[in-house]
Formats: sequence, structure tokens, C-alpha cells
Amino acid sequence: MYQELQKRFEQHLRGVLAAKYDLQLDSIPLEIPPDLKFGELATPIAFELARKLRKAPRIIAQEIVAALAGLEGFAGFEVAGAGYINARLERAEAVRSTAGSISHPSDKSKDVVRVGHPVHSLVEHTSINPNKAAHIGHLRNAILGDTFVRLLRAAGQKVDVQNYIDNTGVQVADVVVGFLHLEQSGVPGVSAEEQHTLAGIKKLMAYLAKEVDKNPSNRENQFDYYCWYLYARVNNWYLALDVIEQDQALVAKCKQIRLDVLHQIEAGNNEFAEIAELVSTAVLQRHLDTMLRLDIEYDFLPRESEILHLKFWEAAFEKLKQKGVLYYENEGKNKGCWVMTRPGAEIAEGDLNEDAKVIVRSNGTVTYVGKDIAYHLWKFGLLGKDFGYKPFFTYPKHECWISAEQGVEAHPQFGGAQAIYNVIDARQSDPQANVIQALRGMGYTDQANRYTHFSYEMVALTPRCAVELGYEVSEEDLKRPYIEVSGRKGFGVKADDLIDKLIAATRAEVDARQTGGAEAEAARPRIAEQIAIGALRYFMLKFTRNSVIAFDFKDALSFEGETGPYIQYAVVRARNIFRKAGTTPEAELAAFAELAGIHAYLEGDAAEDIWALWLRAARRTLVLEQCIATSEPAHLAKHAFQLAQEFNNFYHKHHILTEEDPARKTFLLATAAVALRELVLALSWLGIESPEAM
RNA sequence: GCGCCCGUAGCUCAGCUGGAUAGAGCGACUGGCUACGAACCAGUAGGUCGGGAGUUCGACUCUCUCCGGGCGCACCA
Repeated sequence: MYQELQKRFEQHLRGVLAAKYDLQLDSIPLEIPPDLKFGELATPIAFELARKLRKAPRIIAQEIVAALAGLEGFAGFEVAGAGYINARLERAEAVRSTAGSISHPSDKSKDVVRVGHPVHSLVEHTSINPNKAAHIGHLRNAILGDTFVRLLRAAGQKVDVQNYIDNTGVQVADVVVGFLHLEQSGVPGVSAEEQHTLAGIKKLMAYLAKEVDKNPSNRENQFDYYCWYLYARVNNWYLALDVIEQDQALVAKCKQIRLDVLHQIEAGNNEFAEIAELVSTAVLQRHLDTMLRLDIEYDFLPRESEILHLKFWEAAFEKLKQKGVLYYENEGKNKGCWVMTRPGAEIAEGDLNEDAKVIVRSNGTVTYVGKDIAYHLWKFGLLGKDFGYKPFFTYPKHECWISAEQGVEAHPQFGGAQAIYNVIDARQSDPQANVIQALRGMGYTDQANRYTHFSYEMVALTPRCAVELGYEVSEEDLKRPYIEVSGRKGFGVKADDLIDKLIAATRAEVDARQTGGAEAEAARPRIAEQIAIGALRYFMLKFTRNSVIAFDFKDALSFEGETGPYIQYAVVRARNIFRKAGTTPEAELAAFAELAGIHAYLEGDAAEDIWALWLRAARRTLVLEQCIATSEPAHLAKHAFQLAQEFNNFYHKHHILTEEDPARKTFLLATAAVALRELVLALSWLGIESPEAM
């Protein structure tokens, strides 16, 4: 609603500027005044025009205001300060329009953001190496990505959600090395030799699965947890720390073992590759389970093994050579390689560019960036090749597909998107820039412009948190503001552990409060879960993307103040009003539509807070559009919190059920209904459920 | 050495394309439950927006520089 009025005002203002001064401006600055006493909409345009028109800003503002008069939806315009133009809305009209605004995003008839024609977007997120359990850093990635998907869909876009699986990389190879060379957990009936074979590993997995069945609350037997520790052990082994310290020959031998395993996995069709496939698929399955706890689902899982075996790179290589993006280096340190110029590099014609990015090594193998270029050509439908597809995992409402060399006949279409978003942490901005540069170099300018590296900073641990968890922390690290999580060292907070902790904490809270009364005991586990997930998702979304999160259990386990549960609690309060009143929001909004003379409730000092609540509720689409334009979900998180805050304030000041004037009571109920509707909608876009009680 | 990010209240963070008296949460201190459930509300204290210069009618926001912190700059992924 607000956005509509904003656009209407802007149009009108443009008309006035054209008629009066013969001016065509490409952008009109609009802002939300800092205080309602300045109106609801403002522009400092007169300051900008002062020089051009050689007049004082205040004079210009007065002239414009005189010409603005009489715009539908607006009560009036005035000049304030040194030359601000403030607009006042027709409050009753605005409130009516907001009350009648859609309640479901699938209804595209009215208030949904529509920027140009509907875009087909592809969002890649999560993309955890399938060799260990997910940790809090991965949670930030997945929650940001999933939330952004929800925002794009709310705006009417068709979105494919992809989770890229690097199942043939060094990280998977490292765990395979661990299985092949390090001692495994003793499984009855598996000999010392057998434990290092495919058969032995299968027995170990079956054994672990049985242990998990016996006691699901002990996550240490989960396969991803097992790999978490094994991966850390392997890295120690490479450093030869737990074998023979300082033995260089042994270290070299370890490195060679690792390289051999990696090459065999990449090549495929051998026992090592089979082990890698088994291990990575099992860990991937665990990642999907973990993410599902947070209500995060995927449409497609493209794997590196298929990018290799289906020769995506070979196809891309030809195109890159044709377009001259890659060139063969004849001298210098990159002699014998195919390289590309880095973005922003300025190299004089004929000069040797030693800083160029190597895409094909002198031994003929392709680097990570090369494979990524091929994959991104596919994303935009520019490669001329496609994956095979197999169903992999069935969610309650849809199927998740995985890449395959030979897929099934019938499958959905993936790839060929118009816009892509890659949720990848800020440390990878260089390789991402290289891929964009390659697309641009090939002449795919539109695609390069619609390629968004949705970057975010890491989640680190506060030193206090690290100590709490029992890690050894050096003197030096203790002085730092935060310590980086490291999968290699097994240093970090595992996602499932954190979620378990959160659920336990919310469960204790729910029990202590006797949520829902004595008869509602059966609903409490589910409610505790909803609150825990709400707390976690909000925690990851309240920070803007480029701020490092220094993780601490104290903050993450907080349910008060600017948190998810605070917003959920506002929802529950609103619902309780309707429950106690024996009515529904829909019924009250219908009654409200018939109510006359509502302007009386919106004027005067006492009504300012109620009007402010309506006004914020009306800003839904403005916030949505801003989030998409800036790739920043934190704006919506803030919006939801402020809305909850204003509702709580309203709730406290105006006791609805004891209101004696029936017309005013209807008005107050309608206010609560709109706040409730907007809170539930905003939370759903954040991927947070609204519990019935708490 | 080069590139990117950060530095705002005791702590953790917001601050839309430069715009009106710089905001929130936590923590501290006051006060408010026989109430639509206090996971709440009201109030108080607390800031030379890292330092300096510049652009501008106007700078937390843009430019330069310095200081402090983080992360990248492989024929690793």
C-alpha cells in the first residue's frame, strides 16, 4: 500500500516539475520522515533544485507544494525546515486499503512486487563438502539462501534451488584416506584388514546406523559425526603429529597417498571412487536431514562427478578458446598452461601477464575455476549440454533430484535461468569474480550482470565459547575478538548439536510456562521446536551479510529482545485476543470494512501509535523489494521485529476485550488482525513458523 | 606488496540510492502482573559515529590519507 502511494506521489511530482520548471529528473529522492509529525512521506528535492533554479530551497518547496495540491490518497503537502516537502496521507483511506490488502503471497492480483516480467532465478546455497557434519557456518549459508529463495518467490519469481555437491574434491578424498589408512571404530566381526575395504566400511555404516536406531539422541554415532572426527584425525595424520613427529619422509608419503586417492576418485570406476561415492552420498543425506529440521529444501543437487564425467569442461573449453577468453602461455611461470586475464588487470599489448589465472594446468588437468565456468555456462543455458537426472529424496510436497550420468527419462528442467544467486562466503569472492569475468569475456554481458555473488562473512566462535566447548585455545587466540571455525581441525559447533541445545532450552521454557494449559501437553514438543528454529533462523538473519558473527551460546540461546521468539510471541498474543473474543481476524476485518467514521480513531496524539502500526504494516512490499534489490534479508528481519515491537506496545496500551464502544472495539480488533497477518507473513518469508501457543 | 570487508552507547549490532534532534537489543539502574499470559511494557543513565583532510547547501553514508582488526591474493577445492 505504502509503496503504491510512494509511486503515485513520485509520478505526480514529476508532472509538477515538468510543467513548472520543464525538468525531467532520472531519480527523485524519497524518504520516510524521521517522525510522524513531519508526515508520512517526504522529499528533499528542493535542495537539489536550488542551484539549478537559482532560488532558495524553501521558495522552491513552496512553489512545488502549491502545485501539488489535490492528489488522491493524500491529505495535504507542506514545507518544513529549510525546504523539505512533507506529504500527509489520507489516513482513513490508507487504513482501509491496508486492511483489504492480500494475506497470501500467491495472490498476485494486488500488492505483490512485480518488477518487469517474471524472472526465472536460480539460487545456489548450502554446498557443503560431503565429508563431515554441517556446522554453524553452513547454517548461516543455508538460512540466508533459503530465506532469499522465499523472498524471490514472494515477489512472484520462479526459483530453482540448488545445492552443489563437490563429491570428488580433496575434502572427500581426505576422509577416504582416513577410512583406508587410519584405525576405525571396532565393529564386531570386522577384521583389522577388512576395516579398510569397501565391505568393511559398509559394515561400519550399518553398525553405526543400528546404534543410532537404539539411541537417536546420541548423535556421536551419526555417520556425518563419525566423519567429522575422522577428517580431523586425517589432517593430523598428514601433519604426522600422531604418528612420528617431524618425520618429513612420512609427511611426503601421506601427501602422495592423498593425491593418488584424489586422482582415482576423479577418474571413477575403481574401489576408491566407489568408497567416495558411498561416503559422500551418506553424508549428503545427513545434510539434507539437518537442513530439513530448519525447513530448508532443495530442488536439485548437481554433483561435480557428473560435471567431470559428462565432459562439461570439454564443451566449455572449446567455447573459451573460440572467444579468446583463454590463451596458451608460452613463457614465464605459467608456461604450458591455458590462462585467463583476471578482472581489472591492465596488461599492455604483448606484455607477459604472470598474474593471469591458470585454468588448465601444464599437465592438462583443469582447475576449480575452470569447472565452475562450465557449470555456470550450464546454469544460464549456454553450455549446450545437460545433466542426467535421478530422484534422490522425497520431501512431503516435492521431489529433490540429483545429477546422474544416465538419468531417468522423465524429469523436470533445470538450468537455463535468467538470473542466478550464489550464496558463497566472502572468502571466495576472487574465484567468483573470475567466473563472472569469463562470462563477460565471452560476450554474455546480460548474464554477467545478472550473476550475483551473494556473499556473506563467516561465523566464528568467541574465545569464551571455544573454551566452554573444551577446545584448547592459545594465549594469542584468547585476545582476539573471535576465532575462525575450522573443519580440518574439527573446531566448531555442529549444526545438529546447536539445534538440539536450542530445542532443549525452549522445551524447558515451554514446560515451565505450562504452555497452552495442562491439556496441551502433547503439543509442547512441536511448539518448542518451532520456537527453537525461529530463534536460530532469526539469529542468523538479524546480522547484515558482511558482518562477521562471533558466535556465543548466550546470544544464540536468548529468547528475549530482538529475537525470533519475541516476534512469535507477538503473534501468539494477537491470536489469543481473537480466541478469547470468540471471533476471527477475517470476521473482524469484514466487519471493519462496513464501519463508518474510522478517521476519528486515527487523529490526535493518542492515536499516533496506532497509526504508526498501520503504517508499518503497509510497508510490506517496500521492504520486500528493498531486500531483493540489495540481496539483504536482514531488512525484513528488522521490519518484522519493529512490527512486533509496535504491536506489543499497542497491546499494552489498548485493552481490546474490555473496550465498551463496539465500533472502536471493531477498529482495535481490525488493527490486531492486520498486525497478526503481517507478522505471520513476514515470519513465513523468514522461514519461521508462527506457533498457536507459547 | 596488491585487493576486499569491518571500526557507531559498557557489550552485540541497525542506520534505505548523502538529508530533519544518530537508533535497537543486551547489560546497569527505576517502576509496572487478581490483566487479551511479564518470552511483555514504561522510564533513567550511556556516543568527539577510529583519527585527520576534502567534495557538498548538507557527510555515519562519497573521495583521499593515516591508525587498528579480519579475510583473500596457487598449475588446492
